[in-house]
Amino acid sequence: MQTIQIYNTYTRTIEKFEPLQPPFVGIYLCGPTVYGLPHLGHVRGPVFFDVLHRYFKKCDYKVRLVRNITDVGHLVNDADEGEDKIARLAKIEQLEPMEVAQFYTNKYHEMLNALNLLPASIEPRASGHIIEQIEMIETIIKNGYAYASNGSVYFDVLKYSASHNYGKLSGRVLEDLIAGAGNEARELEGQGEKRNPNDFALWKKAGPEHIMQWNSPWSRGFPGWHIECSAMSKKYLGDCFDIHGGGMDLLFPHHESEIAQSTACTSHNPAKYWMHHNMITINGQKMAKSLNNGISVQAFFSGDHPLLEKAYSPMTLKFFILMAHYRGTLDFSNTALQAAEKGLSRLMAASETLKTINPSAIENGSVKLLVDEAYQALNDDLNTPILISKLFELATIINSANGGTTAISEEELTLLNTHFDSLIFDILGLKTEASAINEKLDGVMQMLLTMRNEAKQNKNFALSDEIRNKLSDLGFEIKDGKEGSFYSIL
RNA sequence: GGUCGGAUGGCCGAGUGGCUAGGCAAAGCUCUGCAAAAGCUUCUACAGCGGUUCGAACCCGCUUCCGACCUCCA
Repeated sequence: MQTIQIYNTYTRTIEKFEPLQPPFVGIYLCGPTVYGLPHLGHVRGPVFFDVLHRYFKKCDYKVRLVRNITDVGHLVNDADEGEDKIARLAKIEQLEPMEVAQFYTNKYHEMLNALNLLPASIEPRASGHIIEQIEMIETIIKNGYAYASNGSVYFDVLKYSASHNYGKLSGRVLEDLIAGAGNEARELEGQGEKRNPNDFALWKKAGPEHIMQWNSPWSRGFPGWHIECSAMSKKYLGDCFDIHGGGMDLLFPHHESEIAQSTACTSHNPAKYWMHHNMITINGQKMAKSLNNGISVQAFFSGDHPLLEKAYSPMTLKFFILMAHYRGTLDFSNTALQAAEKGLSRLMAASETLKTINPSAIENGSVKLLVDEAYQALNDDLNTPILISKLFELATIINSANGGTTAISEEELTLLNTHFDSLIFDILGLKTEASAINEKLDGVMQMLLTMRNEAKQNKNFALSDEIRNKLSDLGFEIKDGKEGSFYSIL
């Protein structure tokens, strides 16, 4: 079995990955709040954690991946007086809240499918786990770390801090939080109900304007911002599980508060490893709904956005994301996307070429090392850019062998056949996008290529060029190789 | 204001105290009726200023610039 090292945000070090109960691996990912179309930024987490998921499976771990759907909505922290996002949209659009949530959940799933991501083992909805959340809040109150106030329940951060380190994950010091300049501008609703401004809500009493509300021991209301993840991860993965993941922007307060809630409830940090991916930026700034600079995934695939020079395919997007390391920011640009698009097609072409290679008595000498290095890159905190660079180097060898400028031994060919496609398709989760071509179309294309070659044999270049040009206009590219002619769809 | 993270060749993006990242773009060559594809070759960078070192883009210090988080965020 491979030794995988991953960066643990909690300890800020690279650590050897050792499951709590091998071969089982429990992963909890913070999923989307379904109140809007997924934009480019929403893609990075699912894409990265899918590689992790796939690699673990490849290493024969039994993975349970839980990714929640937040359909209760988070409180809106502006003039909406704490009204919840989904409820607000519902009123505007005159729909049932659940209808809105379902609509955007479906959109989210469409995106995941387009990107060829493995489905989650469990995809729990916050609205379906109100009872679990209430039970957890009751335990936290019983343990003395939360208090009810005017129908709402707040987590007592000061009390918790007396015996625990609130702020360890996000690298914050409570005194700084209290003194933080940011707090001055934030006059939150219900601030007067709290013992301390840093206390956060576990349960909020609902006003009549809230469409989504539930009964609880404290009031008719709705759960707080962080408790859903704690309650659902606990229910499906236990008090302690292996990996908790999400975007870096969730570090504080979301994950910090999750740790506090779970610890107050079960006396354990819920996760052994905390993994956070960085943001996708646009012109150097985070892409976020609040900044209004997001490009929806839908628009990205159709090219229908002023910032897009063309449409990009789902696999191009995925490859673009994987060409950068997950802990660094990744800046959106058309030139970078187009570079990824071309690189990807080169890799895919090499995968096709590999099928036609015949082994030689002489060995190339680099294949085994490159394959080893590819896995080492994965083991080194999922370094997909290095992995991809190794794949490109292997692609060069495959192409050279095909062109006769290098040789590949039987043994090396076996190695390539075992690992090259496996890395591309099984672990990175890429797929060929030309699969839309059905067999009938392929038959027609082969016929046209044959006719064109006959014309070429007869030196009827006018006809052969006409065939090629017309096909080119229709979006087919013709390539003449040593083994005959091929086509690809542009 | 506090905390943290960045600054790499035309572009995107890895990485490491001394040895080619990789992709895209560009140029030349091979192949070829032409083109494309493919192959080969070329292009050698690490914000600035000091310091440590035989040697630093990589370690340390300072400076400049950029970004993230500080109770909406993937």
